[in-house]
Amino acid sequence: MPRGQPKTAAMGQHGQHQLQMTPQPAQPQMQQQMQQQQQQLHQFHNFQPQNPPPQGQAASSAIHQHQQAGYTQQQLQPIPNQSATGTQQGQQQQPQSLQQQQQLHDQQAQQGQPGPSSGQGQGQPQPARPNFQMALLPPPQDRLYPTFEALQTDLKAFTRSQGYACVIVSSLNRDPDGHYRRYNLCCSKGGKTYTSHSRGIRQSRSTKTGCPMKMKAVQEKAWPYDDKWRVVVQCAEHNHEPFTGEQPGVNVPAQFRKIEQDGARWLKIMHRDAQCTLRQLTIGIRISFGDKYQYVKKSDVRNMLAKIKREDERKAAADAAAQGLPTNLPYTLIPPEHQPPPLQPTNVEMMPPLPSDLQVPDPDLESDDDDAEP
DNA sequence: GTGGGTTGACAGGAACATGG
DNA sequence: CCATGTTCCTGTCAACCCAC
Repeated sequence: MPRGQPKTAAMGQHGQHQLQMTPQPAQPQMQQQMQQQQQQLHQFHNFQPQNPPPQGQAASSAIHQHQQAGYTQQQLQPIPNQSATGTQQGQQQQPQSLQQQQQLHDQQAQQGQPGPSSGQGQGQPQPARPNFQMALLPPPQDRLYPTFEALQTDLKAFTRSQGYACVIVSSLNRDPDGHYRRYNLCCSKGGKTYTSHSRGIRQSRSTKTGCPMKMKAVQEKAWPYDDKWRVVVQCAEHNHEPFTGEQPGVNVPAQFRKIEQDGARWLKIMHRDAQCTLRQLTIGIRISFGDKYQYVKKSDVRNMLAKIKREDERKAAADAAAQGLPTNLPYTLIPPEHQPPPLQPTNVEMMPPLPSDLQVPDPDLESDDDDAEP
C-alpha cells in the first residue's frame, strides 16, 4: 500500500487504478492482441533448447538461464523500444558503476522519466505512458504438463524472464483423491484485495498495484488434454513495470527471492559452523548458487535464519515431548522417585435417593411437543 | 552494522454463494 | 454439476524499530 494513499486507490477494481500504464484497449482489440501474442508464441510449439549465444552477443544471464529451461531467445527477448529492453539491458550492464547508475537515475528523474528499470533510450523523447505489455508477455497456452508442479516450474521460469511473478489466488475443484484440479493464478502485483487492520503504528505499505493480469491452471480430462495440466490466460494486461533485477532485492518479487532447501542448508552450515555474519551470508548465497539466489536480500537471509531457528526449536520440543520431557514450560517435572506415593482409593458414601415428593421428571424423557397429551 | 522483537501484509486453504 | 467469485481465517513473510 503506498504511503498516504487510500486503500481503494491502490487496490481498486481492474482498469480503474491510478497506476494504469497500459492504455485499456476495447475488448475486441484486446482479444486480437492476445491472439497475436499466442500466434507469436505458437511458432515455438516444437522448440528445441537453444545453444547459449556466442560471447559478446547481448544476452542476459536470465535469458541464458531460461534458454536452458527450454525457452528460445526470441521468446524471451522483448520487442525493442519497450521497457523490457531496458530491463534486459539493465541486467546486461552489470559492470556499470553504482555512481553511473545513480547519475542516470537522477537524469531520468529530472526529465520526469521512469527509473532505470524502464530503460528508455537516452536523448530521445519518451512517451509519458510507456506500454510495458510486450515485456510482460503472458505465458504460452499451448503446453500440456503432467503435473501442476511441472506447470508451476515452467511458468515461474517464463514469468521471471518477463519481469513478473505469478501467485496462486485460489485452488478448487478437488478430485476424489482430494487433489485440486484447478488453480486461479494472477500477477503478484494483483490478486486478492486486503482489508488492512493496521493501527497506524508502522509505515508499511502493500506491494499490490491492482494488476489485472490473471490466468488459470486446469487439469482437464477430455481429449486432447487427457488429464494433463494447461494454462489459460484470462487477462494479459499488467499495470506496472517489470522488475529489473539490476540490483539484488530491488523491485524483485518475493517469489524470486525465496530461499529453498539447498540454500537454507547452506545458510545453516555457514551461520552455525562458519560463524558468518549476515552480510557475509547474503553475499555468499548470491554467488554460491549461480543465478538462483542472485536477488536475495539481507532481510531474506535474516528471515530464513529465524525460520531455521524456529524449526530447530520446534524439533527439539517435539523430541523432548517424545521422551516425555517438558517442552517449553516454565517449570520442570519432579522425577518419579521423588514424587509422593499415589493416593489409595477410598470408599465414598453415596447420597441417599430423594423422597418421592421431591423427585422431578427427567426432561430428556419428555416429549418435545408441548401440545401432546399426557 | 547486527541481532532480535514486533507488527502489518499477504498467500493459500476452506467454506459458501451465485449463475448457467 | 460445474465454473466462478467472495469472504474469512491462519500461518508465514517482510520490514520496521530499537538496543547493543
